[in-house]
Amino acid sequence: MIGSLNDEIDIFLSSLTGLEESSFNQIKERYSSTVTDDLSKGHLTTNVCMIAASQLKKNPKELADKLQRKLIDSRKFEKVETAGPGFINITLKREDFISTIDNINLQSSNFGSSNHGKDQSIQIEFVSANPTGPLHVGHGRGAAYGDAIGRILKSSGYKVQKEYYINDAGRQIDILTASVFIRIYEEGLKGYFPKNAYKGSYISDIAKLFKEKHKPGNLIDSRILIKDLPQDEEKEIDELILRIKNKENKLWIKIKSFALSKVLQTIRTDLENFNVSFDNWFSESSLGDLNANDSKISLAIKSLKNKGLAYEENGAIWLNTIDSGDDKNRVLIRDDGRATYFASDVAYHKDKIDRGFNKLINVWGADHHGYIKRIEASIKGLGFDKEKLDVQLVQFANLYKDGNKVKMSTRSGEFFSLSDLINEIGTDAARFYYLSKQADQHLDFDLNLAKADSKENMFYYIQYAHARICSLLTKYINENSSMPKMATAVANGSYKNCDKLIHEMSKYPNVVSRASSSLQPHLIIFYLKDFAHFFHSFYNDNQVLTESKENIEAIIYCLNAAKIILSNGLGLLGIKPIEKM
RNA sequence: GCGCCUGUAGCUCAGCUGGAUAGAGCAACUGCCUUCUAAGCAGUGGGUCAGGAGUUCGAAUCUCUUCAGGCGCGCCA
Repeated sequence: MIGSLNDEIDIFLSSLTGLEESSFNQIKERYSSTVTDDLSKGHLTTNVCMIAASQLKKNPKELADKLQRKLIDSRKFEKVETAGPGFINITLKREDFISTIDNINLQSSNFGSSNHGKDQSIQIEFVSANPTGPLHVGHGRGAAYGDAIGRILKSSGYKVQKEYYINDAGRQIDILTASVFIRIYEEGLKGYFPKNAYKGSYISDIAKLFKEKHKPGNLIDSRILIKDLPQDEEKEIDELILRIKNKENKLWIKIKSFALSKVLQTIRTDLENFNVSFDNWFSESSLGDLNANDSKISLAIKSLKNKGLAYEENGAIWLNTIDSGDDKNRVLIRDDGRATYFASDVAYHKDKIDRGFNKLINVWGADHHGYIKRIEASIKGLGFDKEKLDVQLVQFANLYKDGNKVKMSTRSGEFFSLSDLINEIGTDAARFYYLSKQADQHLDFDLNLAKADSKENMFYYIQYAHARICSLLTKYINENSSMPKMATAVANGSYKNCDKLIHEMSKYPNVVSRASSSLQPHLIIFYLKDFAHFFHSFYNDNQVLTESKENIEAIIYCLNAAKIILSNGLGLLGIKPIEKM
């Protein structure tokens, strides 16, 4: 119905004298017709007169009066009123007003989806946690967010690919391998354990599995490996890694791939349990080696060199990122010939762009924001539009249990893992709380609240509405064997108690489209909370099943639509609606 | 020092490309279960939207500035 209103408005605009085409287009661009906040303002409202007035330097109220007359003459609406500083409020004809519930019931699980992103492909890269241990609570937020915007964009018609970037080529993996190595040989090494190695119990588990499967023999000389290691904890572990690689190279490679696959398996399982799926897992190591001339990483750097953006200084290769707004240039290849993490990332982003996506979304932890400029610079340097890349920052979540902050650190092994969280409150409640606040804001995740039985707990408040509807529908079906096909009593206006609910439902498509264009799933959560409130209020005021047969039929038809709204909204967040509680 | 983010009720937060009297939950106080799920509903009180200036018919929203808080600034990943 908004489309039909806008058509009338456009006709009105083009009938205005003294309106140039450029300002006509500007007005068209800027004005908006929306569903009103509440029924006291009618069903639809438009601010076009205020927008047009500022362009034309005319009185908005006079314009509104003119438009009002036009709209009344069109006979398309029940009532047209001017209000406030120049709003036009529209009351729809009854049949148009209730068309919303017909649409919802008809489109069912497709209601709210659109083809806004038709023929556009978006790639979302998220989580991408280093494969050095299980996912912790901090990763959960990025996982929930990336997955949710994936679902939302998909429902808006975009072709979406979700990707996990596996950092399997850096020093962190060496430390992981060394940690497992030490655990395998801990007896021979008399309990020695480097200060900077991973201490989590999963390391010992992996070591144990390795021993069972590969039955490794004794080391050639275990003591020499740990003799006179440097005191400094960073140097100690680096030296240890070097020694193991030299002395036990075959074993090293074997343990490395074993540990990596075990950790990745854990991560995949955690994500699966969290209802997060990826379409593609991309390994950093697949970018190849700097020594190979045709590897992706070599080619990317060569391309930057050819463009004169990468240069040599002090024995290292640098990328000029200052010209793109960074505060200093960055090293791609160290003076000892090893590539930096940044170099891999440049090659990785080149690869992603080469794959032909219209847009790339990176979901990063907020601590990486200093990194955005240089990655944009590299994209620009490679000859791509930096607008193609959209970095969404996700702030860390602090976890509170019984009023105390829960500490997190992968290194020390003292952390609350994502799977702990899932065990504690369940996948759906966890996803819900992660998404309940704008992603780039700090989130205090209160475990006690997430389990609470009160309205403060939005998750159950919304689910409760769904469960209550399901219960009513079940009762209805048991007595009538089939669902009603229309809402006659609501349509002819003899029963109006559902009107608020219907009006609220008509806002849903707009909410989804806003969530989609702003990449903010929390908008859906807050809408659902408001919607649940409208339902609970209705439920308290109306003893549904004691109404007349005709009214019951109409109400059930409306409530089925309400159920679809709740279920679709939760679905976009990757949450299953609860049928009974 | 530079960069990014934030400041809305006692607390936790919503607030749409600027729009109509600034919203919700919690906490406080009042009511509502012999009837479909009380994890619910209805009501009362509570605000200089951090301060100041500007743009505008109109500012919590945009711009500038001051103050306060958080984070980031490696040839780490």
